[in-house]
Amino acid sequence: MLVLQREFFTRDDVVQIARELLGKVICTSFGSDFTSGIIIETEAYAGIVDKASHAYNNRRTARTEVMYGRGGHAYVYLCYGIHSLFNIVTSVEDNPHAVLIRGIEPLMGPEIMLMRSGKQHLHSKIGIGPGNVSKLLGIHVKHSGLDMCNRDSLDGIWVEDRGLIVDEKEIVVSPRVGVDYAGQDALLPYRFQWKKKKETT
DNA sequence: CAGTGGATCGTCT
DNA sequence: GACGATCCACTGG
Repeated sequence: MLVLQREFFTRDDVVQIARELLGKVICTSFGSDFTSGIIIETEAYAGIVDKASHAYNNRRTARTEVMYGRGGHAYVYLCYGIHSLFNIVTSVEDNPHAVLIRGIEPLMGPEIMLMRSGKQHLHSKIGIGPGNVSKLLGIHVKHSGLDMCNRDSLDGIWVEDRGLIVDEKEIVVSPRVGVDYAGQDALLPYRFQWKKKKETT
């Protein structure tokens, strides 16, 4: 098992990183609560030239400031007043790229996830949707700015490579969700989903 | 099933 | 003062 290091996130190609994050394992440790899940859906947000990005046109505010930092930090923001959406900042300082984590398959800490979600069972779609991802993993806007490569507080968020193999043919590429305002950029193929083939037994 | 609308609040204009 | 990188319950067919 290998915790993804800074070098993974500071690369320049955010679309490639979004693709490579499929099959990796996102882990959180808050207090005594440890949970993790396999990343099965991501979206790339390609910085100041991407109309769908919060950092489009080099817009720099208190909220988006963490995206301008080094890759490997968490960018979490509030959406629709309800949902904390979790992104991983990529690329180098002053190049505000990010990958939105849109779906996980629960791995560790199922009881904790049930508590957080208020659900009775971990049905198959429980981890689909960026709002649900944060809910299951316990990620909150207050965690925005956390370093995912060097723990800088008791709270921890990191990504592990557990050697899961994602076949290229199992990756579904499509336009991003909910970014109609982005004009032509809404059509970019920046959404990646890992759809495992059924075992042929 | 598909379609619709309410929840709810930080952020930016 | 408007609105969103969403979710879910509820409706009707």
